[in-house]
Amino acid sequence: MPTKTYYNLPEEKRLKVESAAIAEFATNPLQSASVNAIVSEAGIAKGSFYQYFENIDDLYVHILGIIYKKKLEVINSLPLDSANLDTFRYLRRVLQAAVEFQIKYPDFASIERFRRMNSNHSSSVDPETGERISGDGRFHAFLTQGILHDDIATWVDVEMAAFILEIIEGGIAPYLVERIGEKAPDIMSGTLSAGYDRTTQDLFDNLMDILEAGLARDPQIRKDFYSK
Amino acid sequence: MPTKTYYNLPEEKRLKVESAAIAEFATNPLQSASVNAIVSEAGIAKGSFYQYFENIDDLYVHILGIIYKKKLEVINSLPLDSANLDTFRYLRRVLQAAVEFQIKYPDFASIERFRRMNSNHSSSVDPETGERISGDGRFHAFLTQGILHDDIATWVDVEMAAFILEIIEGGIAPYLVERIGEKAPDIMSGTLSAGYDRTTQDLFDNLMDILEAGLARDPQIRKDFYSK
DNA sequence: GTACAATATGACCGGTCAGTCATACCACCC
DNA sequence: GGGTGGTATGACTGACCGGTCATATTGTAC
Repeated sequence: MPTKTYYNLPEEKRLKVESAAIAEFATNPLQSASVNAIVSEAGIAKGSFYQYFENIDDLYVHILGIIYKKKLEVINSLPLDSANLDTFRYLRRVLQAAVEFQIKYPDFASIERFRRMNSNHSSSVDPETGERISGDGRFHAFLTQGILHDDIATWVDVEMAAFILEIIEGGIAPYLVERIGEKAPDIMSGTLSAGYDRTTQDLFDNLMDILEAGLARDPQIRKDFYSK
Repeated sequence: MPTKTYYNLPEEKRLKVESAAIAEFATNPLQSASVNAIVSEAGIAKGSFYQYFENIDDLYVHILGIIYKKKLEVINSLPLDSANLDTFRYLRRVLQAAVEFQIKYPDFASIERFRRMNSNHSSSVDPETGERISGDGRFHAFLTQGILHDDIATWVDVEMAAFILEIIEGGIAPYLVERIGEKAPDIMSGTLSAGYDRTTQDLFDNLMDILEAGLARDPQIRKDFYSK
């Protein structure tokens, strides 16, 4: 963790260091990120850096903490239409948060992407339950709840489906943002935060239709199912 | 491309260089791969390296070519049940090839994974048609054909669905192999190549059921749809 | 043998890297 | 003035990097 000296710094200086670090980590994986680049970008001496942080890893986890806070902010800023979201509304919300995060903080999203690639284990086994969990287990819990609530088909292999949702969540945001950027550049500019325009909503609807059709216990009859 | 000198080398020496390179590229992204590590692992002098290759990128694309050949081999080694596979059988085949490749050549799979992360564009726009294509466009063509054949629902956003299949293909293999390794270690050992055991087939069935339900025009009634 | 071309070699060069440390600076108190 | 503790600095070290090149070795033809 950063030293007491670092927290004694005037905020302006701290922010300069942090934004230099963010720029570096967003363009280089931790492995090839450079302390020299950060200090020169931040306008501080190299010796100062080592008075603030033990090493570059120390700074890295500090930045990860900042990212985590911002991510919670984004999730909580999304409109919550009802206290108890049904299963697929919840999923939509999660994916929407990922897109929102990508738009608002592309550097943070990039850092997270680098982090995902470096953590090479695709899944791990929970020592208590013996269950195989992907990522942080959010989707695993989501699917288990969904089955209990009769929203998710019982035959779905929860562990695998959780993994699939995990990688979709990780990969879909930059893609959707790229497409949104084409059709609705006004959204990208910043002010229009939570509410997406029609084009964007259509894209989201399509994604959710695919996911819901794939996972739901009682998928709605398809739009063109009998209307061919 | 490698020099004439390189191709004049005795095969044994060439293989030693290549396997050293493969080991290096499988554990480091190109950006941080080390010529020194390769030459010391291969037991050749640094000067020799630069008589064989222009630089490390040159060697890298040479290795990519080897990987590409092996991949075609794997795909063609899969049993082809019928000349004209229907849409979802074809998809299953593609995913199965990815798993097979991961088992047989994990280093190659790792190199490809590094390559995917480095190519940061999630999709590109075809200058001729104006269509947005993900990856090499295989899935895009697959989905388009599927719609023509009445196998894929017409409402599916082809570009987005292609992207999703792309990232599933890229991510699912290590995960499935991890799970296969638990239940059926005999498959991993090598000899049992194309035919998977029951556990593995069940996993695959589940994956295909999810994908088919999500994308198909006329998904089969779910196993538990009316039998609750 | 000699001559010539192909190949092999590792010391060396300029550069970047993370991390250190003696020194300097500065604010505050006496 | 002097003393003290916190902070800032950048030259320096040793290691590694990609790439070069003069020299040595080997193969081949005569």
